[in-house]
Amino acid sequence: MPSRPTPPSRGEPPKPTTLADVAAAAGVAISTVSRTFSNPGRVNATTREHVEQAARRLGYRPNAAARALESGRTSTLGVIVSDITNPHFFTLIRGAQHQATTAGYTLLLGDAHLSRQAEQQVIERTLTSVDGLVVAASRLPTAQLADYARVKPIVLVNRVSEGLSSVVTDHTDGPRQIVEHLHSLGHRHLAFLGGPRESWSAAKRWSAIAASALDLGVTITRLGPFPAAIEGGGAAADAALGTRATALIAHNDLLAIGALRRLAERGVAVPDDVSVTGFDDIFGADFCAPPLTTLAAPLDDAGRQAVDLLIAAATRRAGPPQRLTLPAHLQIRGSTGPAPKPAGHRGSAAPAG
Amino acid sequence: MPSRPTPPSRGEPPKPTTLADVAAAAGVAISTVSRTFSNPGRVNATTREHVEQAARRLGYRPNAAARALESGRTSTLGVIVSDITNPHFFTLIRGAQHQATTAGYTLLLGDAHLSRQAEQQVIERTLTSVDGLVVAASRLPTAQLADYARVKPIVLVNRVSEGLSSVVTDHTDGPRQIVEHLHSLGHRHLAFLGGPRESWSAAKRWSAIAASALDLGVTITRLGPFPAAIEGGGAAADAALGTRATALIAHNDLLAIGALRRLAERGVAVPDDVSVTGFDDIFGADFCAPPLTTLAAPLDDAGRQAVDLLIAAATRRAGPPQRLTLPAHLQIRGSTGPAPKPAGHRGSAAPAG
DNA sequence: CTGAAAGCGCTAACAC
DNA sequence: GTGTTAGCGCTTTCAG
Repeated sequence: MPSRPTPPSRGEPPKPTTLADVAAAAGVAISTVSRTFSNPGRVNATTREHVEQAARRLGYRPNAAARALESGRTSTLGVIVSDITNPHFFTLIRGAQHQATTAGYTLLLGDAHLSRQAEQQVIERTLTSVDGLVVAASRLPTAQLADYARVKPIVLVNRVSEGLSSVVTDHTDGPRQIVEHLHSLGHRHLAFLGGPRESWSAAKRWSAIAASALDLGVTITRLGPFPAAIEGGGAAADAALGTRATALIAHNDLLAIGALRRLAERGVAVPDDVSVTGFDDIFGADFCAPPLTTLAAPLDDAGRQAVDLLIAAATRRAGPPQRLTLPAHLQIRGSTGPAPKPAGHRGSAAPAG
Repeated sequence: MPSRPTPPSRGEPPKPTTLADVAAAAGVAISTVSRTFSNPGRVNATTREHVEQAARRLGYRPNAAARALESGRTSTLGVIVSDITNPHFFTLIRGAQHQATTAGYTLLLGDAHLSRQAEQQVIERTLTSVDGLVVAASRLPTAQLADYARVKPIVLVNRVSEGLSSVVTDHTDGPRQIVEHLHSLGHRHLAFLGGPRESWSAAKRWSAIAASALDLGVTITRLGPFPAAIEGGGAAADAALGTRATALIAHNDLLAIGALRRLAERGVAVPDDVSVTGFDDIFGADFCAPPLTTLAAPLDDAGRQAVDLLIAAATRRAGPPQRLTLPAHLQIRGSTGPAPKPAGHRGSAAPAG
């Protein structure tokens, strides 16, 4: 019988049971009932038993707002993602959700809609309802983030900012691995399909890739910025076909998958004519056609760690900001292969040879 | 200068500005400040201006808990999904999130981890923190859901239950379309890859499909239940290959995609040897190999509608429960094709009526 | 070990 | 229009 919450008083307009009701029913003081729940050790076993029974009978459910008002703690954590449409963040949310639940917290979800202004709004709105905020891929200026962090603990994901805690997936070694992989396959001309201009990780990815390319002596063309969505991949692919590139490094998997699709439409074979790589290893990257070679980032881990950091910050007296970097690894699949022979069979798609 | 929230008192331990602080600074009563924010019409324009300025200067941010305690409304809506891992729910969440934001609500996210007990827990936990709950694919008994609905408005998604509002994607006509599609392609032996036992939609899908199969005179074998995840699809495909079925109807896209993958591993050509269909049209269904024929359900719409219903219920005095059915449509892609010619003598695939 | 009472920050009557 | 005041349900000293 797991469900016996309905009070005997069966009025249709629901008037929730309060601590006072339980106290009256059990014939004890309000404070005793309160203690029974928040500090069971401080109350006589028999009394507690009695109180608990009354509470159960009346279907008592503690009022979260009242508790939060008094204690200042909401047992709620916020997660703000820059684009809830992106499966990439879905993984993060899942990790955060799991860890939060485990630690007895509830998750509030916010979406910044890829807009700085929307991000600001949603943070403002949620800031007082939570004990802390995970902000993923923030596009807000450093100073503003710092301001918010003075109000409630904040942990950034895939963005680092002066004085704030952050969890990022590796953005130097990882990108390098992509370039090395391509280089070892014989590719000498690369194209980078760039992500959004305000994106911190987009900038980091590009600079790491550009540096690696320079080191290895391969040329690379930066294209874009493109919207980091499947639709963006089409334009990106078209743009890339206008270059000499034999391999496309997309800013993320969405873009890469979009590019894959567009290339197929145009009859360009992957990886025979062109190789394609992505970032993140999102859901679907392993079953698209061909499966995508991508820098797999442990985003669920990032979510978990961010929540851990956040809880630590919200619980203990604010320690120094932490910066975590999570390792990424290159997941090699079918979308990358040896570079095509230079003079050979690139089909009709290559304008300049 | 969008960021000037830090109070002049620059103590490291952040002590939030209250209504009283603003009132003192502006030289007015607390209630005037309160009205300035919650009922601007009731206050003199000059005064309001003055108050707003003071509030801005002090970085005032209304305390959500206090507001909720007094008013009884939290401006927060909860969404409980049965499995946050499933991209299908992600779409729902997105729709709900969008609509909630638009209406000035914040979203709380809960995950039931595919477990009845976990679902109960998360609902219990969130019930008092929200103005209402969207519960997707609930596995809880009807009576229990009804109990919860007495506490706060509840809208079910893809589950209907006596006396509760619900939004479901079509589960009779839609499944029938799948069977008809397959039948018209000449398939006469089908296999159904069943979803979880407690799932309401799993049951509905099966019964609609079984009925259609009967009507059309095609045989169908029910297999499973399988976990509604990609991993489940492997076992499901193997099981299906042990039958005479030339077409596989998976309970959902995850299962279907898993089956696709397993079939490829085993060298079974899709759709030449076997056709495969799914449900939902999740992210990835259009770029897997081959692209999946699936019954596309407007889950983001469902999320939006559910939130609308919820807000209506939470706002106006509880009207009668509403039941919405959203139309689904068959998205035909590459995973279905003509039935293979039988080895035996069963003649042509012409529909015999 | 238990009870009484003071608020947490805010809203909503109700006065002025 | 604006100020005063009484709680919302709970936690938490402080007495007993």
